[in-house]
Amino acid sequence: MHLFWEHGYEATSLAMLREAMGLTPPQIYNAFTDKETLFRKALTRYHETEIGFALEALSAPVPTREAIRRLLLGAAEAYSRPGKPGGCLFVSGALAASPQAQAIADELKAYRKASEAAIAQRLAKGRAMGDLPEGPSVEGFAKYIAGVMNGMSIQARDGASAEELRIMAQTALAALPAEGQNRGASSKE
Amino acid sequence: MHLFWEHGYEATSLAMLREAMGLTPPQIYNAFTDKETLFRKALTRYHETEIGFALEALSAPVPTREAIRRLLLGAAEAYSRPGKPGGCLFVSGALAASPQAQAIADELKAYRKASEAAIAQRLAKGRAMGDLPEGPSVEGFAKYIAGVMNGMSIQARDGASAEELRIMAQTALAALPAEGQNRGASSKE
DNA sequence: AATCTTCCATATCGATCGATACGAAACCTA
DNA sequence: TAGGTTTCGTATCGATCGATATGGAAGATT
Repeated sequence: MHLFWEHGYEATSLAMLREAMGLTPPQIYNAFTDKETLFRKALTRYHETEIGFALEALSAPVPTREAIRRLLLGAAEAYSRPGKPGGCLFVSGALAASPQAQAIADELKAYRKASEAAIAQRLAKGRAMGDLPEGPSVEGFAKYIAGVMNGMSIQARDGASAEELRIMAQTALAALPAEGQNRGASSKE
Repeated sequence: MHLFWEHGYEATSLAMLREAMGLTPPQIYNAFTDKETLFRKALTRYHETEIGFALEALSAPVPTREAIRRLLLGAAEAYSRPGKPGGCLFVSGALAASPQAQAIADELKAYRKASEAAIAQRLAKGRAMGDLPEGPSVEGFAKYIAGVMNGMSIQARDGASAEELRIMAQTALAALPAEGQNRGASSKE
């Protein structure tokens, strides 16, 4: 998982995986069928072990803005954990891919879209509760939040520290209207 | 350039380049030395032809916030041009790379860092002129702006429309204090 | 017109990719 | 303990990677 996280799907060779896992090629293929299946296993594991902060933040019984704050700060921490590759596997795994790896790229894109959809769902709940008073549509906000997280992933990969990512998260949060507060009706920037 | 932009450095094979350019392998190597040099030529061309909006926005004689607004909206447009690959070549070119392509990945990272530095320089000028009153440090703001642009690049690659990217840009802009206006001294979010 | 030089596309290079066939070692059964 | 079976690591598979050697056509020179 760490290798795929660090180098992406295609750039991670079986030789690297073999050395890292201490397995011979037949052992790898007996256990994981092929490279693509192995990558999907790594994706599942990543989802289960590394980004629990997201589900926690979005399902916590707190105001919407606080939920988003936890989401962004959780990302800042998760994307810069010592001993782990920087950024998010869903982004690093295969942003650009060869035609042969299109299926993998599409699957990662689906993960990113699912993350955005989860954010949108939480925002919609907030809006229904009068918790997210103004500004763009729920989808627009969700795309912004998801986009900022993707951007944090790249910044992390470029060496940004946890503290720098936290600052970025807090700055991003300032774009969301504070609770019960009106941001001023600048309908068009 | 479009092929590298779409598939990234490593996933773009010489066979694809050969077909796209209508050249035979020796012609390619006579003209560009090797694949790495060809990619660097494409990078230079991209820098000259596709992202002029950035320099324009940052050097325009306008208030700081307006400069950043033009930068973000310019990115929204540049990252979703019809007939062009989505996103930014500096991001798509090689986010994750094999050890053999580390030099290319490092060069792209340098381009991204240079963009962030250019933003920081513009913000520093603004702050010196009293044009960017409050909030995080200039470096923190710059990392946020650059990060948002990187995030927009990924959203564009995931199919976001120009309009959706514009909304994201405007939402991101809301994180910057309006001119001469105080955002309220919430020192710690 | 005959020869020579220049140029260029095809065919192929060694290396590496993901994936597997095969032979040896270990283990269980009789 | 001998035989049969299973397991597992090495050696190698065909395909493709980036890069280049070679044979033949085109044009210049004598």
